[in-house]
Formats: sequence, structure tokens, C-alpha cells
Amino acid sequence: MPSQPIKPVTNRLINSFDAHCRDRLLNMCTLIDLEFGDVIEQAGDVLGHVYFPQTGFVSMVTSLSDHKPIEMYMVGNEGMVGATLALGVETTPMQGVVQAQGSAFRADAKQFQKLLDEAPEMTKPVDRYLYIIIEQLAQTAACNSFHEVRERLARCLLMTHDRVEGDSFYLTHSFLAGMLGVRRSAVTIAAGELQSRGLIGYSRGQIRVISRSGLEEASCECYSVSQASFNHWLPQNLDTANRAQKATSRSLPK
Amino acid sequence: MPSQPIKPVTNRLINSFDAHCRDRLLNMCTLIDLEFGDVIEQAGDVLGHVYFPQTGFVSMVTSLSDHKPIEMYMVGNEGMVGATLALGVETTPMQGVVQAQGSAFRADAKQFQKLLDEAPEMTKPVDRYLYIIIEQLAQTAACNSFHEVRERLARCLLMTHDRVEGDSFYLTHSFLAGMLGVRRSAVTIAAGELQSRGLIGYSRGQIRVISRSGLEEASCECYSVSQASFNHWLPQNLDTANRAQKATSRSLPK
DNA sequence: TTTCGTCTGTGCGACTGCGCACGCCAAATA
DNA sequence: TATTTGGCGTGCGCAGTCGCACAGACGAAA
Repeated sequence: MPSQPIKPVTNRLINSFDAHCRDRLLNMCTLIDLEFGDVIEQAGDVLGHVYFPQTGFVSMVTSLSDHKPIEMYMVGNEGMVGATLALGVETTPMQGVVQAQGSAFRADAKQFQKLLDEAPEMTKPVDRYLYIIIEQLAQTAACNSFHEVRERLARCLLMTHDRVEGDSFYLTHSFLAGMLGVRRSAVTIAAGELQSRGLIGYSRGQIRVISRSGLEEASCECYSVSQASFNHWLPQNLDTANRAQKATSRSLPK
Repeated sequence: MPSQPIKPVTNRLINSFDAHCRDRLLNMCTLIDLEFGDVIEQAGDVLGHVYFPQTGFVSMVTSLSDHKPIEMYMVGNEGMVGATLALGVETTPMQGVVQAQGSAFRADAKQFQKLLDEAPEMTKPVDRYLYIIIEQLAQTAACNSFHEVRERLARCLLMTHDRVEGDSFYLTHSFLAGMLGVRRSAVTIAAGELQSRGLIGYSRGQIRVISRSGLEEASCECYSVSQASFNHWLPQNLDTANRAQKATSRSLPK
């Protein structure tokens, strides 16, 4: 809520705006629920809203004909959906699908655009975020070409873990297969390996991260490259409890 | 044109600036040669210059450890190298390598940044170009995951053809393999198929496009998607002779 | 003309992932 | 309890690509 923030703002991008812009932005935002499976943005469409996730995350995907959509990058509380508005383009190049339920600040696209025009100092963090997106896309393109399913799965699980609360989240093998652009049984095999190594546990879509450090070893370099990029360009989260705990490598069961 | 235009400007991005910006930009530019193999930009480095190719083209690539660099997108006379400066970021996320010799207008990065700051109306075309790059990256990422070598090779040849003068260019199977992120002999086989279908001819690195229409059929959808993106956002070339001729599907030998 | 380096053609076994299909099991439904 | 639904494990043959290696072919230089 604009005037009286019910929750503290955990979105790192919003937190990188200066106080004045931050307030103006929050004043035009409503805090909405992100429901699993919601399509909040259709490739090629004119943007209606922009979103700043607080919890949960959105998966940005590209579709090719005769293929299922494949994930390009994730947007959690480190970023926003609809950043291309800062390029003066009102359409969006990708589809955005909610992969983990949560909440997000939502603003009207036109109002946000107006805010960007009126407060040029606000453009800078958004521009930097666009730069991050470009880095992510390049990393993903190369990763999809070279790395194997197991490594990519580990990366995907780590990035998901970073964007949700707690160590468990709902993602079936079938969904993961879609994100990675591989078939479902390839995920089953890869996940089975990670499980038998004691890195994760799962049952009927509930995945539990047991050993982050192990996952980091099993993952391709792309995870750490991405992390480095985020941490270089974005402020650390104010609410560091959850995240800092995760960042600490550990291997606690249950 | 600045004072005395030695050549007409064929760079579509420059041509999309208004006359005043265009003049200011050209005044700070020198026309330089792009030599095959030149690395004009190193991933992660601070940008020294920006480049607007007139002829020839630059390949933007990403490297992962233990793998050869793989191409993300090309920059010919439709774009520029160093557009991320418009995001207020002075480093660059990718490496730029000259793949076809030619010439380019080169400007000092700091001067260009200053020009952007002073002439906000100039930012718009550059921002639109950044949007194109994002579209390209997403297309490439998906294409690398799903499409086969033959289709991707055809796409690559078409995009190269669009960016060079004439119907012949120098690209060995080995180079193409690097760009596509596959092994050399996979290119030999794919190229052999295209040749036996009468679409291209080649010998010792000299590739000749015989049938564009045939190549377009052999290529994945990604080529036409990319083309549509460029044509939607950029003005047509003033010097339409060469390009218009190519755009016409045909199948003339020799 | 000979030599040499580079470009291209080809073949081999191996691996990874595909597409499909079947069966098992847990949870939700009735 | 009986049935359905959805998630997961597994196996099969097959496509494509990998990694490597070697041989031929061409062009430039000596």
C-alpha cells in the first residue's frame, strides 16, 4: 500500500531507486498476488503493467513454432517485468509466466513510463537491470548450446531457490523440462542423480534443496556468473535474513 | 552530412538519427577499416570506442570456459557495437570479432556517451536497437536449443549475406562451426547438403550464395523473425540497390 | 615443381537427448 | 472403498551430434 507499507519492500530494484522515486513508484503500485501459472505478459503485446516481485518469481520464456516455450531468465525480487519500457518500446519481446506464487508490486505501464520520463534519475537502475538481462540472455544462449541437462537443472534449481522463501518449492519434472527445453524423462533422470547424491529431495512436485553447496558443484559455471552479475549491479537485499542464510553453503536435511 | 562525406552513409542506425545528431556524430567519427579477425571489443572490458559498420560485419560472441566462443548476434550496417553505453554502462557483455572485412565509423566511447547525454533525442534509436538486440538474443537462445545444424547454418549464411556486398564471402567451415557452436565436420556435412541442393557453392572458404529463396526455405524460422524485427524498427537503407536486389528471391548461378 | 599449410570429405565409436509408451504410486475425488 | 488424476520411474529404438582421426584436394609460397 502506498502511504503505509504493510510489508517492507524486499524488491532489490525498487530499493535501488532513490527515496523520492521509490515513494512515487510505490504510490502508483498495488501489491498483487502472483498465482502459479499466471501469464502476466504476452510476447509481442503492448504492456499493460509492470511488475516488481516481492516474493515468488516469474519466468520469462520464448516460444518457437512446434516447440514448447523455453526459459530465458527469471525475474524474482531482484528485478522487474516490463523493463523494456525504459527503452521507449511499449511492447515486450517475451512471455512472462509465474513459476512460484508470491506477490508483486504492480504499476500501470503508462504511469510507469511517465514516471521514467519525469524522473530521469530513475532510469539508471532500470537501465542497469536491462544490462543484466542482456548478460543473462547471452549466458542462457551459450549454456543451452553447451551444457548438459544435469548441470542446467542444478543451475535452474539454484536460481529458483534464490527466489523463493524457504528450501522447498513446487516444480514438477514436467515444468522443469519445459523451462530447460528438454523432455520430461531427461529431467527425471537428472533429478534422480541429484537426489541419489543427496543434494535434493522431491516428491510429487515438491522439491527440497538439501545441499546448496553440492548443487553449486553440480551446476555449470553459469550459475555463479549470473550471481556475480546480480550482485555487482544490484544492492544487497535489506532483508538479508533469508537470503544470507541460503548463501551460506550447508547441507541440512529436512 | 558532416562537412565532406567521402562516402554516403549506409549505416541504417546512423540514418535513423535526425540530421543534427547525425552530423554531430559523424563529426566525431573516423572511418576505419574492419580487418577480418580483429577483436574490437573484449567481454567485460571498458569500452574504448563504438562502431557503426558501413560494410562488412562484426560477430558478437560469448565464451564459456572449456568451449569456443559462440555467436549471439551480428552487427552489420543495420546496427552498432557498443550500444550498451546508452544504458549508462561503460563495459560490454560480449566480445566483438570482425567476421567480414569492411569499414566502420568509429567514435570515442566517452565522446559518444557525452553526445547521448546532450542530445536525448539520439537515445531513442539506440534504445530501439537495444530492444532489437534483446530480441535477437532470445531468438538465438531458443534456436540454439531446438534447431538443427543445417537450419542454423542456412540462417547464418543468410544473415551474413545480408551484411556483405555481393554474393560471395569468406567463411571456412571451421569458422562457421565456431559461430554455431558445433564441430567442424558437422558444418561440412550440413554445407554439403546445401551445396548438393544447389543453394550454395563453396571452395576453400569462399562461399557463394546461389539461391536465396532456397536458403530461406532450408533455414529455420529464426531468420525471418530476425528480419522482421530489423525491418520493423529500422529505416530501410537509403542505398537500396544492393540490398533490394538480394531481398528479391532468386536463383541465379554464378 | 615441389612443398607445405589449410580447407574439406569421410568414417568410426560413443554419448546425449528424443519420442514414445507402459507401469507404478500417491493424492485427490466421490 | 473405488476411481481418477497427476507425478514419477523406466525402457526401447532412433536422430543428431560429438570427438577424433585420417586422407584427399587445393592454393600459396619457395
